Amino acid sequence: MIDKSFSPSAVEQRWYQRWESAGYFKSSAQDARPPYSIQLPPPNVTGTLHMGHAFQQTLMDALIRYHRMRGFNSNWVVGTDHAGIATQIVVERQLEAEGNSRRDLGREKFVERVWQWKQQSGSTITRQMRRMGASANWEYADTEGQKAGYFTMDAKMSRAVTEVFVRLHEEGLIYRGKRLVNWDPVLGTAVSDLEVDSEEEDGKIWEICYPLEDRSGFISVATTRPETMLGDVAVAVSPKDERYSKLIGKKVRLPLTARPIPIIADDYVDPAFGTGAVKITPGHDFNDYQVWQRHKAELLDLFSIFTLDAKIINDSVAAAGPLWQDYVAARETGGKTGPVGTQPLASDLGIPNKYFGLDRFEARKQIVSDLRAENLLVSEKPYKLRVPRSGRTGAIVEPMLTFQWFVKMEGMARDGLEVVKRGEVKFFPEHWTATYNHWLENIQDWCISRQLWWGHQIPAWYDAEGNIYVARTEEEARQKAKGKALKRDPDVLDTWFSSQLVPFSSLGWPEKTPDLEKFLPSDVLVTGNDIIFFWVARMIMATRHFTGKVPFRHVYINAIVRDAEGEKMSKSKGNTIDPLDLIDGISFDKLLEKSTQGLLKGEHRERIEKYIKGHYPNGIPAFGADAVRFTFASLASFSITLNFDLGRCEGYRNFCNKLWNATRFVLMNTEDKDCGQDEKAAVKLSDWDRWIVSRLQRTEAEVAQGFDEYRFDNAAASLYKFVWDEYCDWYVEMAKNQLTDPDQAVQRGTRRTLVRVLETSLRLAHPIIPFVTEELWQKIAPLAGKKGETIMLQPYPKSQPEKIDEALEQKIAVSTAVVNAGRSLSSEAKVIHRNASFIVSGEPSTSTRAAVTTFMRNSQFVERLPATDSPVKLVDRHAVMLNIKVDPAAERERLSKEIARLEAQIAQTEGKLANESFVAKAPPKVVEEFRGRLAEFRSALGKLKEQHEKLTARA
RNA sequence: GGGUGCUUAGCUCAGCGGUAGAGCACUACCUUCACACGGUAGUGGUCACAGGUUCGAACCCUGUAGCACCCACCA
Repeated sequence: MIDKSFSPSAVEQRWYQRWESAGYFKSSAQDARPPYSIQLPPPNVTGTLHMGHAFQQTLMDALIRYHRMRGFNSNWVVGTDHAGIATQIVVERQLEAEGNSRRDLGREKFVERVWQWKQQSGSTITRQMRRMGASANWEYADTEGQKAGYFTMDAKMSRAVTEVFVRLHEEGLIYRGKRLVNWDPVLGTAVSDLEVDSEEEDGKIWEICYPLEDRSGFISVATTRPETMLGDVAVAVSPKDERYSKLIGKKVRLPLTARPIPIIADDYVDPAFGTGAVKITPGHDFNDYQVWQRHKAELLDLFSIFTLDAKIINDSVAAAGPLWQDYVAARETGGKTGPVGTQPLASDLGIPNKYFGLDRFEARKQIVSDLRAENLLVSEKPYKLRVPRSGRTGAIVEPMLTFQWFVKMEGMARDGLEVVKRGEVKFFPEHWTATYNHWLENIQDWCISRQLWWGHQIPAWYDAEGNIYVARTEEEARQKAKGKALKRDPDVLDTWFSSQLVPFSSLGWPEKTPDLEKFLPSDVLVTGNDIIFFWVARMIMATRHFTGKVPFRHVYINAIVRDAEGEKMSKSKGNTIDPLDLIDGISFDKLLEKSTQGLLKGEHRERIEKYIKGHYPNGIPAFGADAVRFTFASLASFSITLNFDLGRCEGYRNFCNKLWNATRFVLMNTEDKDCGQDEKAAVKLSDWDRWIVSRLQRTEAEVAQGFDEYRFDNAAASLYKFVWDEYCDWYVEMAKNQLTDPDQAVQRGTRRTLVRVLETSLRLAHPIIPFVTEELWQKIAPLAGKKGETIMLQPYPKSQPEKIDEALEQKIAVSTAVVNAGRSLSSEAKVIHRNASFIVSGEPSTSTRAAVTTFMRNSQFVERLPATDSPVKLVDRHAVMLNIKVDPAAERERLSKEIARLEAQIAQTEGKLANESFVAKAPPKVVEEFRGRLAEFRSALGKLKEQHEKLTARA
């Protein structure tokens, strides 16, 4: 016999290992069954599992298990991502803690060090995924033999990256150019538009006076970044602005530098804003850059006033960073086309020595103060502005003029829009299509080069003249360069450049593999809305471009997991939940320790402590993976956020235990007994037996619909309701009675139904709660005449509509209603139900008779109720009387209440039916429904009134 | 500035044109032989607000308010 309650931990570990070692998760292109595949959004290889992962992986695993059981060749392609910036930062911090830096180490040693870290921590997240029960194809595309799927930097995946880069370059879709890009001065790298978040912050706006060169007056400009004035090349005004029309073409003397710059007219300027005059700094502002492009004939060439770590340039900038070293070298050799091109000296630009080497914010202070001293500062006002910050470091992004590699997006974007428009790729929920479309319609070229060390190094080489050779190997580049000395581009590719290839690179591309043929496109991508641009759109474009296929047919955008109050989960709030803590449980002390360790700011500690004391005064109990999964499924509607409620998790843990105990009951009553496996043995099935089978078919249909529509909440709710409310609450109770029937055929039929329905329910629930269902199925299956090593590979229950019996369900509904009436009566009369005796009138059906015998032990059926004062409830054709002496006054009052309620309902329904337009215009079926309802109400009212009058007469 | 989503019981959420639902919490009763991680019965809602369409609106339309998120170059 199984334990009295379900304890998940032992069961989970045991089964997962068995499943994996038995190879149940594997899949092969040779398998002739129809394919069903899902690509896992590859998590950061050195990361740990968070609630978002746990959530989407639960859904993916449920889908994979569901389809596997339905006979699909299911392939959950998994892998991990090298996560360039994120991983490099982590290792740099480690070095920092050791008093080292990556520059001290040098590139080669640093990259070695990152690999070490990857080997050391790389298995954490995949181990955690296994704890969630992920039936992923771990050995697939696993060239490193680590049973973690592919790794985006392994040899095979890297080969595809190089191939794609070279081909795009050959097609003219990748180019190198000196552009203004978003620059993270802390990391010293370019980042893409998407990696910049701008938040509104409190800042200041200054109005600065620029004197006209001819001393005839001045023009004042407004700026939020006065330090950039050193890089001004013009002042722009609106061509429509009459105030300034006379000044256009004149020159002003740029304060602090004495450099003359022209006043130009450009539509970009809004005359109504600020002073109507804008300083133009094309080297450090994207708008100004565009203005410059329109006027470049009359302006200075582009230049930078900041070093790459955002300090004011000086005349020997060699110390500032590698790109500048290249620049200096180029300048010294007289080269005009070196890696960063030409750049005037700081002194040529009139930048005073005193600013050399000042950090941009220091420079700002100094410049404002100097302007004030010179009486050129008109005003300084508080101002709210949007500050662009690097998503990774939080550093304020500096638009910086650098050489970078770009991908031309326009053509691929058009195609990406087309395939979605044609419905070849569909979003669930559908409204995400708009987000996707909007981005692609306004797409910019993608800056793919990063000045980092961890990542795929760009396959481009330069000769001394600055000619570029893009090639698959250095060998190939050398051939192209005809023996010239070459230096490889030191930059690496944006991580997303490799992730976008995953749908086909993981399947063996550029080889023409059977896998590509079989598993591309995959069936559904399950991912967060935050990476629709970063990843989803780019996968669609890249996969289309290189394979002509879409990467996946469906995109299910999962909700963002929040805490129970709907707050974003963040370490500093202390409201993050580790999915593993939900599975295993954690004590209050440990949770507190875990949440407050490694904090940077002491001030958060108090807040976190308060949060944890408030929310988890007793820590978190161990819910087990199944409960966590069921919770995720139950909350997975199409809403944009998912507020994770521990209360619900507890409820679903209870559900797992309920299932466990239902099985326990069934085992107690069926093991070593005749369960009707022998089809020839006589079997009598009651209405209740046939009813639960009918309900099961409905449930099967509902669950299938839930999965098909990605409405996991509906699938879960349906399962919950069936198992708890129908099987346990009604059928099992009825079965108890049937099992005492002297007729062996009845007993046999009951046992068979108990076992078969339970066995089917376990299979039905398996995709969502794999562990408990496996454990229980092993016990129940033999009794149902099923054999198999695992529930995982059993056929999934399919609804048989012919077994749905509508009439029977209605009949049973009357039976349950009679029982419920009895329960209400005893409860209202404060009589302990099992001691209560009832009198039931109306010819009972066999199912009602059985139900009454089971649930209302001391009952008798009569033709007419006795004329007593006892409380009565009406159900269909039945009247249920609680056979007790009762205070007639109290009973009168109770009846009056019911009468009043009925009368109100009658009035409402009558009103409706009296409405001519309702009767005329509403569908006849609806009208009939209301008429029927009214008749029922009236008949019930009549009986109640009769009862009431009897009481009144006797009073 | 543009866009998307949300606002339903104390809490977390379903329902999206025909008598307001679930889980949790709460109240009362029940240690009954599968389960107290249980059973039974209850309490609790002018479905954000205002108009409109309709025989009928939580559900469709318009507007308002609040919340959340995304996009955008106003110095």
